[in-house]
Amino acid sequence: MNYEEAKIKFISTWGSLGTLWGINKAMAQIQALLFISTKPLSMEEIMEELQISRGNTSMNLRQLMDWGIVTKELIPGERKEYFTTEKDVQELARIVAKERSRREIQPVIKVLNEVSSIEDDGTEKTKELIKQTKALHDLTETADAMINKLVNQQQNWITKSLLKLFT
Amino acid sequence: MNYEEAKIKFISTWGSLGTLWGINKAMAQIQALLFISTKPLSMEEIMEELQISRGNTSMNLRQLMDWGIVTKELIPGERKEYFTTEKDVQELARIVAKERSRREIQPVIKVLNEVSSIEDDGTEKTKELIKQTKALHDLTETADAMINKLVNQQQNWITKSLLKLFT
DNA sequence: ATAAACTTTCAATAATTATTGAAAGTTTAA
DNA sequence: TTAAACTTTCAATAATTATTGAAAGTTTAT
Repeated sequence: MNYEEAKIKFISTWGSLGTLWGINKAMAQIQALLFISTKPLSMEEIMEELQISRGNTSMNLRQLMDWGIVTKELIPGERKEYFTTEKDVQELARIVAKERSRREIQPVIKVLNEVSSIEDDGTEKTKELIKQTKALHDLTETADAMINKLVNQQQNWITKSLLKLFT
Repeated sequence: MNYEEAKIKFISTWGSLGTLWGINKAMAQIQALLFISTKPLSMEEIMEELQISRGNTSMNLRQLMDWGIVTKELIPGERKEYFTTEKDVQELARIVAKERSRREIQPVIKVLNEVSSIEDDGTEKTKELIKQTKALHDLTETADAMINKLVNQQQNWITKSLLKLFT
């Protein structure tokens, strides 16, 4: 496998993994391209490399910036805008975990809390609904808290010890 | 909010959360319905409650069984098949984490490993590709391992201590 | 062996989501 | 202030994914 093949394989794999971290294919591919680029890229260059339209590129870059994963780079003397992505994988993971928590997990926790707090009318089905949604609520909240904590700490002594424990 | 309202809210919320754990809406809704049901349900009952077609119900039940989340229950004297879901949230999380790892994460780890193992031709762009995909590979592998380990342990002393540490 | 009761399959269709491309908008240089 | 260089927006279209429903398949009872 040479450089070009490897690059294409990486971008397309990372693109299809997008769903796993809650973003769409084009977004993930743009991020992947920037992630292995040795310099900031212009919209033109991104369009060219990924064979996608100007509109698509513009919208997805905007979303990546909303997520805080990509930033504009102003190159002196250049009219065009250039883009870079966060290059540190730990930081990337931190941002993604935080955003997904805020966008998707927190709203669900809220609903689970509401549902599990309905008045117990004494019927079996109500008891079951309350019991099960409460269990889901607690699980979701705990998982969310753990992921955020883990991902937030820098590679400090706790994380290091945990890695040893769990590997 | 009364029982019916709460039930509908729970099912639809859990349904739209489906994407987060990698399954589609109908699948997630069927699972949600079974999760709060006090008894096994027939295909007929599921179709009726969720207002979905027989074909859709059949296919999604099949998928849930493939995942190992739902099982057929044979009720003596009954011709119909009845379905139940795993009711323990910890066990549910274990199954989901394991399946997603197998279906999605492992294949990505494999590709990242291949890509990061290409021959270093000495150019800057190849060096960057290798460096960055290697970092992603290590991150993904570590995260996958941790999630599986965490979710696999029963609520034993380690998990309990961790929860205290991280909450 | 037949038929009723039930489940699965799958081509057709609908719903959703992503993408395009060109017009409108913005910024900068002269 | 004008025009060139560039970016954004968004209605139209394409691609993808989910859903239907009816025919085919299976199982069980008689």
